[in-house]
Amino acid sequence: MTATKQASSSSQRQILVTSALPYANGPIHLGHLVEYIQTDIWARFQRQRGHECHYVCADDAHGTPIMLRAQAEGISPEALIARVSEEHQSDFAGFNIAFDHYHSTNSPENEHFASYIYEQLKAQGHISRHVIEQYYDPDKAMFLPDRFIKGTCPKCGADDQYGDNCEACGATYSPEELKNPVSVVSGATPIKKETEHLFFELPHFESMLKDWTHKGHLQTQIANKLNEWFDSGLRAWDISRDAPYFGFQIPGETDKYFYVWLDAPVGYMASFKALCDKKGLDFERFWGPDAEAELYHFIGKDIIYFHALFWPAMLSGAGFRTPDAIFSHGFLTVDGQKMSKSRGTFIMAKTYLDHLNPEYLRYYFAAKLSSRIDDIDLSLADFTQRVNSDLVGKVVNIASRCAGFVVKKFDRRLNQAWSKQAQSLYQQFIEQSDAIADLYEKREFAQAMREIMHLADLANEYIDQTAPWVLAKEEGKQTELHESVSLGINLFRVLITYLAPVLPETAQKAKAFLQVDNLDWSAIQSPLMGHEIVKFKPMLTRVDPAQIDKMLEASKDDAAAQKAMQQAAPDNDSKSTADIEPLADEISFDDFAKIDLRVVRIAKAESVPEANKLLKLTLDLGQGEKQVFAGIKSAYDPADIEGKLTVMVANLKPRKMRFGVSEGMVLAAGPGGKDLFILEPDVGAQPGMRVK
RNA sequence: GGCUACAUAGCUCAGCUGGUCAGAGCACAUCACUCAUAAUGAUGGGGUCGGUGGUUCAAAUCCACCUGUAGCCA
Repeated sequence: MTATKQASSSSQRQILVTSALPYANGPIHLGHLVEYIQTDIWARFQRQRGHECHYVCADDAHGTPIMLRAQAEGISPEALIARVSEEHQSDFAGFNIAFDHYHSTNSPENEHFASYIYEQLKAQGHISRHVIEQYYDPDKAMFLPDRFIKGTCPKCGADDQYGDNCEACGATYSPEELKNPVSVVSGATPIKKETEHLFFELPHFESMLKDWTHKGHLQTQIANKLNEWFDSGLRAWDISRDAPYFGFQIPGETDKYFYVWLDAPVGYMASFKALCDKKGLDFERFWGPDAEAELYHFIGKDIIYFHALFWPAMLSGAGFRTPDAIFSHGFLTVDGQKMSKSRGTFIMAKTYLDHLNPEYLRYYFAAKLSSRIDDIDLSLADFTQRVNSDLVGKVVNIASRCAGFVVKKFDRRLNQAWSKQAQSLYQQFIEQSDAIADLYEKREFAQAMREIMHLADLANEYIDQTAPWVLAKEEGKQTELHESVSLGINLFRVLITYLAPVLPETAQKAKAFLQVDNLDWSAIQSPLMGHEIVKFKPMLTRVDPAQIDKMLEASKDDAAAQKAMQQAAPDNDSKSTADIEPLADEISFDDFAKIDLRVVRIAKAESVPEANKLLKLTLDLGQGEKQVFAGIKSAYDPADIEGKLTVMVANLKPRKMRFGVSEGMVLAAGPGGKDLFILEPDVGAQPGMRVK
């Protein structure tokens, strides 16, 4: 079990929490959100309890995939990560993730800390150098990460498998074992090449880590996992990558960069440093070797290795404090299965927000999350029923069914004094305060939600038993009526206070309805007496199952669009950069006359398997044929253009290409990728006619 | 392949160190109510706790093996 430094509840704690940094090469999806919602709930809870709690995050912006993606889009990596950062932040804002600061690992702060940590480690002899042999793409002149090599699985013979493991049989291996390796980047056959890499000597930290991992900083399931790693022996960690690489240059080296995973966790510090500069906080108090503030990292179980071994070792070696705890969570499945693009269950944050209220998902995740690392399932039918029943039917309904009486019969004012019975019920509600707080603290959100819903049941039972609608019709029952509905409103206030970390928007609306300044955890100790509220307006509407269907449909469309884009991507992805090209310099008629344009019939079109963008066309000029390699693979299927008429530059000097000689060009317009359009003459044109 | 975790009513899940532990919510059925965003309340049906062995006076709870699922193997 992990323990947090729970100081006595009266003293204010200083807490820094982080969520793992999302990678800047793709959009946020529902799977990511488990973590951000979990962290955000925890952080909001701490603030609601009156503690100082900072929540920082950043985009993880370095590495080969980002470099290559930027190339594919024809933009700089900086432009790519700037755009993705905006998208990420907008998604997070949509889900009410209240970061105190959101940074980037491609920032001066991060370069500073990454270099500093490296130099500290180096000075103390924790950095070593070894020559390793790695696959290299001779066309692109770059070393290839495992994920960028594909080939035939050495175990089961499945084709088109990644360099590190086989999706068909599940085998893991090194890229060297792969048969018929091919570079994903260029299609070339990679060659083995020696290179010197820098290593972080993790084994130097073995005793420190063994000690640290067994001091309650990790969940028991994780600590067990680490034992396994200790048993098999710690190995040095490869922390350098050769140019070209998008990242930070390693000080004192040429053409060597920090591996993205070296500077990614450093991003936690960098982001917090930026927050310190913004708000005047004391960085040392949170990161210094004797820091008293608490530090927690929320992560997914897939990156435990980096956070529970490398990170504490790096920090300790460089003279910083180590985290108080690493909180790992499981993965998200949808309807019991991995998120699937074809089923539409690979749902992007933005797609969700287009159709559904973020409060629903926050509640549903809360209702499923525990302190353990088990995967959680988003069952869409369950989601609908649960949210509607718990939130709308039970909780918000309490306010709704009492408010009318308070407004109409008592001029919006709650009553002044309670009977023994009323006091006792209210007491029962606030007595749960510590227990529920404890569950939040321990990240047992699911259990907390159950406790809160149990209270909501009690509130509804009370209303049912006192039956204000009956009292309202009887003479002389004004006092009882007033108490019943006033207590109901107060019980609602307690419930929404307990739920506020989970439902920030609804809590805001509840504040307006209740006319209170805050929903601090301790405020419910004093009930609202003689207090004025306002007319009830719905704070949360029911989940409409039709919206879920629409969302799934939209997700399928997203997936299809994305797939199409990826196919088009290898060389040129145009997207919104369809700016109109400025006109070229003037030419004379003679210049134009030099170009012999001819109408041709595409006699044959074949895909060039080794090329990403080329189709091999055999063109009929009416007076013989010419062979042309055209870069239109991303936009056209060979079968679709065979037989079509088009226009070619017939007198272009033949050019030798890797796949053969190209004897001209066909004319096509468009920015590239899927947006390429070959020219077609009007009906009647014949192959061989000159275009003048 | 090695290792780790998980497998309890139709659905989503509680069940800590073995002895009212066979439960909750939702869904479903019947009844009641009509204040409320057709919300709420009462009652009820439903599971041989993945399978097979074992330890024990006693196992959903411990052990072994098997099956299925997920993940990790830097």
